Amino acid sequence: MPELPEVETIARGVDARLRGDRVVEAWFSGEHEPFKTPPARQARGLEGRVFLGVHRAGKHIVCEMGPATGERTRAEEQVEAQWIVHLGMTGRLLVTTPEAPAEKHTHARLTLASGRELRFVDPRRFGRLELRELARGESFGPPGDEPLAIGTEAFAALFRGRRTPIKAALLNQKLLAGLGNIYADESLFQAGIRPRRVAGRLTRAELERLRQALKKVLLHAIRLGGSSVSDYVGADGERGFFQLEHSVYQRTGEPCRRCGTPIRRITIAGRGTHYCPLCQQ
DNA sequence: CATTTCACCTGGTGGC
DNA sequence: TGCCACCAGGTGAAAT
Repeated sequence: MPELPEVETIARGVDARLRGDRVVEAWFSGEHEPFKTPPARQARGLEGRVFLGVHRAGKHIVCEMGPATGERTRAEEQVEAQWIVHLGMTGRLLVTTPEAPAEKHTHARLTLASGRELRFVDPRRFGRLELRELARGESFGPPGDEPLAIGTEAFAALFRGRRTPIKAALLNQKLLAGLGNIYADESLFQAGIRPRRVAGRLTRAELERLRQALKKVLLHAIRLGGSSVSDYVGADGERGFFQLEHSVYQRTGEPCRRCGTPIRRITIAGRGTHYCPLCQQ
């Protein structure tokens, strides 16, 4: 399940591989629609353009596209469009040779000037592909704040007056961008906060503990993933990634690593939620 | 508006 | 071995 650390790792991997490469031809499958922009328009917009840089914004992989030929002015002024990839649950980006057999559920193939291909594979089709043409100097980003960048005051302000469980609030991408089910559960454990607690009722100390826990857990996961990037840029990052170190996620009934109490599983906002009833009050 | 629920998808799992 | 109900969860639309 690609969340912030996985998407960060994948975006870095794509950037390292594709920066400077040019799209010669773009192919999109017509079946169903994992597209926010019509396939024909995406293909037209991508062909001939160069990957100027790739970065992560929330759970989105943002590819900055620019002209193949052009004056070498400042890079940001060359950005003409953003190709935005959301991996959903099962999306993967693969850098392959053109000869490599196409996997089932391949929805996009970009032929590159370097002779390679960038492929988007997504069995469940929760992923989304979008092309945004930009006015000069314009830039788009998803609405939520970045958990790794937000400060104490702004973080506390996000939850003020909220009557939803803190777990649900953490999953709300309009508040914080990039958190999913795994890291929400892990961070709440790390901070010692019960997932059902009403977000607006958390104390300042608890909120700060949560903010720090988020940073710690996310940075740790990025460190693990960042060291194992390969040509196969997968939804899970590389195998293992972070799952070996989960404290509560999908450990229902198993002993808490801190106190031994069996981990409990409940449902919040329709999502499986795991916590330690003793460590998290 | 804030909040909750549900549909969208396929592959993997476990029961029989 | 096969069949099938069920679960996983990111997101956005619909319902409350």
